[in-house]
Amino acid sequence: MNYSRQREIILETLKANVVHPTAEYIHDVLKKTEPNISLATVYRNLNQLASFGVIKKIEGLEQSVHYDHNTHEHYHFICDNCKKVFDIEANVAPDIETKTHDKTGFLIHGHEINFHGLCSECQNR
Amino acid sequence: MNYSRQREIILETLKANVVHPTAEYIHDVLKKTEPNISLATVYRNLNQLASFGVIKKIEGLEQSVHYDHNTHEHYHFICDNCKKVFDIEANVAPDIETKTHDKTGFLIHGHEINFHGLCSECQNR
DNA sequence: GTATAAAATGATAATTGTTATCAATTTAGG
DNA sequence: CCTAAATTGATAACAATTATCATTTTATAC
Repeated sequence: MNYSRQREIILETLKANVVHPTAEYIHDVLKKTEPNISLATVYRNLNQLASFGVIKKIEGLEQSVHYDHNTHEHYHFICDNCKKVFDIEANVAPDIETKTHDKTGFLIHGHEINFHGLCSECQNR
Repeated sequence: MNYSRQREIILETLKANVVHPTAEYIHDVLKKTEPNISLATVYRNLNQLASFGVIKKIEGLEQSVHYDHNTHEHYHFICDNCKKVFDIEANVAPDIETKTHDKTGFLIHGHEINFHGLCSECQNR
């Protein structure tokens, strides 16, 4: 992977966002300082970074893919109301892969968990 | 929800399939006996059945949505090799919603878990 | 039964998110 | 600096899904 300024600022933008932005969102942010950056470049670099394990894709939330610079194992919570995506770092499902392997015989390479409901802020309304 | 023959055969087809088919797949199957059935009708009815809780959508597996007539809580395993979707009925994550609520304060309405890896058949190759 | 309003259909256009293509530019070494 | 490989921007293409709309079906009231 060669150096590229675009890839650098895409990764920076992803890290600067607490939320888990989509490619479209990152593109919108970057257009302000880098008016010529192409949406294809954003998609390409996010996918490349993900394939190298530098970032992670979060799929299955809405219609579009979100990206996450936090690559250690954690889960996601999406608020039904404000649609924000939150990290869940707590180990709420201990040994889930071992248990699942033992009960099914499947060889498990990974898993993901998505919760939905109301975030703290949206509950207070 | 009024009666419709198309909806009936769509649901039948979904139930007859052990795998968790996509709308496209159901449409392909139905075209053999019902050549005029429209893909839009299939999508419309699957979404309607899902919104009434008769079936469930499985999102986040690949690019397209899969449908499931099994509506009680269970998880999914997708084989990285053959791409088949399997049910996991075992309770591999006890009290996960309560635990997550206690640790985060989020009000949790639901969660889903997807595993991926190699199914038994694909391991033996 | 027939009239009527609501629901559903089929055909297809439109939309959305994403990937492919390709000529031009940039990068990393020799 | 030269060259090959990597990357870019622009845009066409694509795939999955939804919207539109005229026509047909369904449920119900007379």
